[in-house]
Amino acid sequence: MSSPTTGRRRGPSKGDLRERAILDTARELLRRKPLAEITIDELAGGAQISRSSFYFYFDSKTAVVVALLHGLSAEVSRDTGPWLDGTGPDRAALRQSIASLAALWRDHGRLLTGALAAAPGCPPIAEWRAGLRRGHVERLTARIERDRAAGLAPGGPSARVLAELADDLQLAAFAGATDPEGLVDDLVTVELRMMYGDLPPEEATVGAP
Amino acid sequence: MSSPTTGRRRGPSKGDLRERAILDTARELLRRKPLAEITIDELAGGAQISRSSFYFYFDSKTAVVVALLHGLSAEVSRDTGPWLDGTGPDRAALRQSIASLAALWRDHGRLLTGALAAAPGCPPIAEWRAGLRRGHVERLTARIERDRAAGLAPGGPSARVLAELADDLQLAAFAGATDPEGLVDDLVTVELRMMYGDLPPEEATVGAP
DNA sequence: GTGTGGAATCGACAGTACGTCGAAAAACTC
DNA sequence: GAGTTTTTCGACGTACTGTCGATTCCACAC
Repeated sequence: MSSPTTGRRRGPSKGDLRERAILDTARELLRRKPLAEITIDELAGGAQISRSSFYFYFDSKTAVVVALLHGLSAEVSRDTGPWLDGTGPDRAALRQSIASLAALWRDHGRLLTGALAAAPGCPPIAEWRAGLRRGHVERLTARIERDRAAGLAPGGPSARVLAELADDLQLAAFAGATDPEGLVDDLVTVELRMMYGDLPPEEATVGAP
Repeated sequence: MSSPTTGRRRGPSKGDLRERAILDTARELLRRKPLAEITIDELAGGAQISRSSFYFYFDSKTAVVVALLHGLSAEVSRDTGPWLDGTGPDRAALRQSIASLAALWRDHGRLLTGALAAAPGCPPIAEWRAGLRRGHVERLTARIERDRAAGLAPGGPSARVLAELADDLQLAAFAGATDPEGLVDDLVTVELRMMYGDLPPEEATVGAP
């Protein structure tokens, strides 16, 4: 799918451009209508090719979606790092992690909503989601266990289940929200409560007195 | 769509029977495959009528789904009553409320998953969901406010947001679960924490010592 | 410049599902 | 058993999807 014949650099091939054009068109259309209402005709049209030419670049609409989706994964796992790799009820770190998720939903809500709706009955998308979730759950599980071992968090549900519920909650909260960003602080509070129980607001930050 | 011409009772008309047959077929098929894979042909076939006859009874597959969905609403709001109308961290009542939801997901998971996935872009289904949610959120909001006024629950996020997050969490948790029933106790714990913060296990029941 | 092979493009076709219409058959009323 | 209403169906038109083979484009070799 990529570039030069020799070591010498040359611009992206015509095909590479078309491929990008399709992706761009998809992003563009998603700004205006839900994923389910986007047709391959439109994708092709937006990239100035016929519908059948579309299939030269992607196997199906799903393939396009997956491509878009993969562009987001990196960002997510980067911004959640500080929180997931940290220790204790670090409100600031959690806030940053959740805020970045909120931004993601703000910018790509239609894509995410559509993809998630299509996931059952669409293996590649389901896999993408499963991978992301697995990553989050595993790191969060480990974090909870660290905190418990250090006496920083109370017992209760198994760390894994707790992590899964936290993941579920984030997803559902943003999927339904009209204003993801407005939800961030409350989500942070709730998630901290889920894991640590009720904390006096003073302790709910990095350095406790 | 229903029965007798005079006050005199008469068995359900042929049409009523067909209508039921379609609904039954839908339930039957949902036991085997996801909603999205069920076609109107199959629904009609199961009820022994041609595809075009199907449209005499329902406007679309969506209409069938909505009919099935409405059959569930009553059950839900009944079983959640004791908890929603009660006061304080009443673990038993919450458990019953959530356990009944779990049973619902166990018995009708495919229907619910499919319906929820179809909701964006399917007004009637979206409305059903919205109605159920509104009911739950409003009652729970009122409950939280009661508890706060009585000094039984800590402050934090607005009662409404908290209620919305609780609703989101229930949905997402069960939607993803392979074994809804196994999740009940942990969900109860987490939800109590969301609303009341960390409670010593002894107090987490009706009569505190 | 010519030719040659892969990259890229397209029209035509076949398939599936949806929803509508008007004509007919069945069931019921009087 | 004529008249109505309920129920049924086949035929049709539409909107997508995905595939095939034929064709054109284009970079490079000679």
